[in-house]
Amino acid sequence: MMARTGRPRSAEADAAILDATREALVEQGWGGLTMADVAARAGVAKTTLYRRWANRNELVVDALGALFDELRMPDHGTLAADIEDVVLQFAALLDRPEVRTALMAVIAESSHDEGLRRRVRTAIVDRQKRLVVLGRHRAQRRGEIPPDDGTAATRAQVDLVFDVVAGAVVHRILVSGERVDAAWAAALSGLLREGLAGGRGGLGGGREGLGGGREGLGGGR
Amino acid sequence: MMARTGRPRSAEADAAILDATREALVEQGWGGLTMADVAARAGVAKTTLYRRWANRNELVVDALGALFDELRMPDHGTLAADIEDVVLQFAALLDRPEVRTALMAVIAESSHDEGLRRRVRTAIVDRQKRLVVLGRHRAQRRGEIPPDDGTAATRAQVDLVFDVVAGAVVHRILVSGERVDAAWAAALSGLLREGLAGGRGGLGGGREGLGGGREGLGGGR
Amino acid sequence: MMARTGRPRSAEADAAILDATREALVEQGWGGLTMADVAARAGVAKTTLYRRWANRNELVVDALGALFDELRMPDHGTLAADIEDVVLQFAALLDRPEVRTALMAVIAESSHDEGLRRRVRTAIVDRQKRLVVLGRHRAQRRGEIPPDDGTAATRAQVDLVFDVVAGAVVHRILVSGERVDAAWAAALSGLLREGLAGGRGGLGGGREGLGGGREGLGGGR
Amino acid sequence: MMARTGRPRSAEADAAILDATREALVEQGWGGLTMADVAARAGVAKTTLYRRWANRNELVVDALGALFDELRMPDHGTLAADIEDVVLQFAALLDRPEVRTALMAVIAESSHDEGLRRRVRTAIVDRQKRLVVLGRHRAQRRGEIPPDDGTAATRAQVDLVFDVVAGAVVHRILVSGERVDAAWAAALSGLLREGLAGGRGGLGGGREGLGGGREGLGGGR
DNA sequence: ATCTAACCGAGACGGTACGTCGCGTCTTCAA
DNA sequence: TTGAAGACGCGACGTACCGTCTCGGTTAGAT
Repeated sequence: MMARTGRPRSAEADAAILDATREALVEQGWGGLTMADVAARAGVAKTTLYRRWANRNELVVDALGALFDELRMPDHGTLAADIEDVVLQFAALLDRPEVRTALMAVIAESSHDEGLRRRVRTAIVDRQKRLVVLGRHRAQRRGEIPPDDGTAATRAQVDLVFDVVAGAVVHRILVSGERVDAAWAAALSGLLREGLAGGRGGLGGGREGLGGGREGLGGGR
Repeated sequence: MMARTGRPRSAEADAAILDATREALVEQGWGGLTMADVAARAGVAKTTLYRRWANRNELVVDALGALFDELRMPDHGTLAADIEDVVLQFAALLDRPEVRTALMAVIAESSHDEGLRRRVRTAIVDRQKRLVVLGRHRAQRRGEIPPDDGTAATRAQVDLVFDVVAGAVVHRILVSGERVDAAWAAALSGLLREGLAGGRGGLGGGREGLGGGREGLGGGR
Repeated sequence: MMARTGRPRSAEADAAILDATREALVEQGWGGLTMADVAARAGVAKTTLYRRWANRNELVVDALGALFDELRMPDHGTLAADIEDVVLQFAALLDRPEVRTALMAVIAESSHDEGLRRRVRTAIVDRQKRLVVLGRHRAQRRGEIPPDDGTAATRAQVDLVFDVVAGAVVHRILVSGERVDAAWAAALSGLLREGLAGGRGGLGGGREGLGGGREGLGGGR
Repeated sequence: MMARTGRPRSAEADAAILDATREALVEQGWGGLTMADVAARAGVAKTTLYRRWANRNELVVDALGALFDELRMPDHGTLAADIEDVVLQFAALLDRPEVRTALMAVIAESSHDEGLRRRVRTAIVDRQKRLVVLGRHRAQRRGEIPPDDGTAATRAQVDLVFDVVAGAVVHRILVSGERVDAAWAAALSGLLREGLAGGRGGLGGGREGLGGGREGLGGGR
């Protein structure tokens, strides 16, 4: 459909640029990130960057998005273990210096830029959310939580869980500035499962999960 | 301790500058915020800004901090109502355009700047955290939750609740880009109270609170 | 020797900047000369100025130097007429407002800046001095003054004449603040020719004073 | 005539400020001279400077003027010796770093500031010119040069000599950047005496060359 | 002896220009 | 057509001095 004439774009350049972007973020931070520096690190001209990304915000979103692509939803057999695993994965991601410094920055920038907001959503947010959805389905199949009833309440609960999990981890690491360890993950997981189960009424008592969570919490640090 | 000589700094200038900063944030956004523009709006020379703040990050932290100072912990008589009130207050704050555009930005910047991180903590984080501490004490006096036992677990729980509440609200508004209404606040409040009470066992049985919350959620939009 | 890559510098910009500099000097004077104003007049960005000149001193030296390039040594057939012509040319140059306001200023600045001093020398001083050398050669060919004997005294005399001519014109216009007209030029020319011819001996009359002077001069350094 | 009440100004402050100005000129040069630095060196507040001088130009003129006050016209018995003495005195003055850096600068500034021009004239120029007038009177009394005949030509000649002597010394030191030693002073003195004596006739042999020059001068508009 | 007006230091203030930096675009030449 | 190189217009940065303006406190002549 397009004219395929002329010299094709270098695929190596794309990868080198994204790598260079993350490398520069680690060393210089978001505020110190410059297109010229990224180009120099990638051994590429500034022109080449601008042929692929309109500005540094979009470049950084893509550079970060590639990292979020690595998140996986493993099946440990219990909802508790699955949640804790994802929380720790997410925390490990947020602990990387390039993510710490740039994630909130692009989100801030996106509040004034609708195009950027969409790019953030597809490259970052949706990649996290699918884990929540997947974990939920598995727990439903295992009978740990009731199946979707198709109501708005169901969708709302997915959103709430997502905001609670992602928000809590982000806030603890980036705002409170503290580490996420297994104990904290267990505590959050416990709070979530209790909170969700509690509202169901008679979903099967089982408080042992939270007990474990609180033990972990109590033993923390 | 200080030399009391020379012309004293103008207190009016301080207020005018902070007002101008918020005004400029609303109109121009974080990315468009300029020291020169702030100075012009405040009717003040640029140098006067730099005598008080080392850079725009610190200025913006103080300008935002003043808003977080307005948060109040009202006593509605029940933990549920108190939490929901605070969540809605916090959400209203995050809905202000100057906060939406700037809060995540300064947090991002603070990840590479220890001085800024401290300033964020004292001007913003601690001002929110005191609400959690205060609400907890009230609930304890009312017997809704057990008193502190002085263990690390207690402090850890305060931190967890803080990260969950603040993180969830921030994430919903700034990342998910959705509104926080009474129904969502009730759902979050319910999830929290169940999650916390659950592990305690017999903290007062009744789950009706969350029921109301879920009804609200279900009926939402 | 040089990399020939990249976009070449605009030659039009160079000319526009030098023109704008002179124009701004006329209107604003040396003290009111602003890099930003020059850039605006030249229709050029401030950075373009700084890519070519390190500071306004060097820029002004080049802008003035171009004017000194216009000085010409005409051949009127007699030394007297040649001197008077050059004196009047030089006076006309110093009467231009951009030269009046800026020449002494850059010379003053050059006393603390060796690089600037060199630039002043090549762009301004040497361009005047060649007129003295050329006029001297012509007068020698015409037999009006004796030929060079290759001694240091010869070179010293060139320097002396240069300092007397240039110094007197500069001083009259810039310090005394008076005009240089044909009469004054003739008087200076006469004083010079008498003064130089007198010392040559054989012209009649007491030479002891100058004799001592020339001996001293010859023995100088 | 004026109210003499209140605390009188400190005379020590005046001297300290002028000393500090010269000291700062030596160390920082004209371009690096700041009022705050002068005040600090003098142990005085900036306010105190501005109570006495309107701006740094006027301050510097006064600081330099005090040095020119030290010029003396000694009586060596011959015009030649008197001229050489004054030339060397003047050269020694121009060799002082504070004078080298500041004299041309204030003259340049004065080209756009009539008040400053007057101050330069009274504080600096006239103090040099009186030496020329005095030396001329002495030479006339000694019979070395004819007495004034009250014509414009006489005044013109004084001006010419002044411009030649002062201009040549200034130009050699500040523009050519070379030293003035006894040999050079003698050469300039010789050139001057020959040039002046030549045209008078009878002062020692035929001066037909200057005749043309003086006709030009006398006949000038 | 005490007014009291002018002085003084300190330093904040409104300005203006500085020289630098990064942006995103453009122009040139080579592959 | 892509790419490296680098000049370009633009606009904000943070700094440095300017000359003015409060401040509290001092000082010496007039009362």
